[in-house]
Amino acid sequence: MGFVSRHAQISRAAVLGAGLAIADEKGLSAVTMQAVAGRLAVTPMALYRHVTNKTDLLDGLVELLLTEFPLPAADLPWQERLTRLADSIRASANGHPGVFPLLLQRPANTAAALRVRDAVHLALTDAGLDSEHVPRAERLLSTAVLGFAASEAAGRFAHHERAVLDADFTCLLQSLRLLVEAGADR
Amino acid sequence: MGFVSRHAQISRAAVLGAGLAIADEKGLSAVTMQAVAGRLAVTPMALYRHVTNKTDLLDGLVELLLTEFPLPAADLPWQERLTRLADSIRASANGHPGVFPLLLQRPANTAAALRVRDAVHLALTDAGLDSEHVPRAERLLSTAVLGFAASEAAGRFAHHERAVLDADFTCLLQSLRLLVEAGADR
DNA sequence: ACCTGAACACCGTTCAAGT
DNA sequence: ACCTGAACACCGTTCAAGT
Repeated sequence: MGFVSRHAQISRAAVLGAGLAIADEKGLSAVTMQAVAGRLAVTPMALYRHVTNKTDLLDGLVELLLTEFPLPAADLPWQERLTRLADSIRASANGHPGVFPLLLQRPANTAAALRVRDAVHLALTDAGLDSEHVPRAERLLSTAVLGFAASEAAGRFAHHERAVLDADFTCLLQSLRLLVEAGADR
Repeated sequence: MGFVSRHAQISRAAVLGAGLAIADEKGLSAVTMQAVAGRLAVTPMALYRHVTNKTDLLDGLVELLLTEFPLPAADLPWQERLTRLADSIRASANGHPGVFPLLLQRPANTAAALRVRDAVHLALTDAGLDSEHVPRAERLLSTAVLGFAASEAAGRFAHHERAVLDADFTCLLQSLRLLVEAGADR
């Protein structure tokens, strides 16, 4: 780990891995083509073989965040599934505070986003929501969780204690569960 | 409008105004010190007399967005006040999609943010919420509205029709109202 | 096919100098 | 007090060239 082979072996995964490591260590602004290349012991121009440009690189980092956690087992109760998913997303945000805020600025229909979305759709269906109401519920629920996680990661609540934010998040999840149950009864 | 006086008259307000105009016209990435200076018919270095650096300039733009709309009259019913506030914030997001997403990445305790926060606090108090529950409710409520508005502004839902997003927002506000009322009954 | 070297048009920011 | 000119250390990206 951190060791770089002599005759640089490069790949898209290696480029994204280096980019994520730099973002985690020094923040998003430190993720430059030159810094990523340097960490791979390669010239900046070498990156363009594996990434079409810097935006593509950042898109790749966001996709990485959305795929690093496992989806909850489908045989768990739906409440449990949604809670674990939300916890995973928050953990991902706090683990990668430099990159996570980008999530709110990209289309919600990328491959990695669909993976999560489908899991939420399934949980909401199992909760008893009409299929016509599921997509909207998923959008609002995901946006609430993402908005909180991104705010926390970006330091919007940096002036609050960690315990306060933990309680905030618990309260958020409980409220969302209540709303889903209310929607299912209708 | 757009006319620039001969012997450049510069001020912080002028700098922020030029920055916001550029962001609205060409996106956040077009907001460079050189572009802002150019619009004011001035050298880039002249800006540093009115803004400590680029971060300070961007902070100023965010503050601008949060102060451009009026707070709802205090004699309106609390539901009406929260709805109008949310509508104003969403309008600000859609009017300044380049800058708005930055809002989620800055501390929530700036002067302009406090102005809005206090209005929400008052509305929640008038709704009958215990004073000890008001701050958390404000945080979650604001984060939900900001998260939705930022997502929409950044194009996260760009693949959905406008009417769908309007209905999403209506649904979000109704859900939040229900939660506040449930919290007040407890 | 993959990487390099040299180059280009930009960035934000400094410093000393003008008025 | 406020603005300018020149300069610096960086950016992302191109193109032709090497292997």
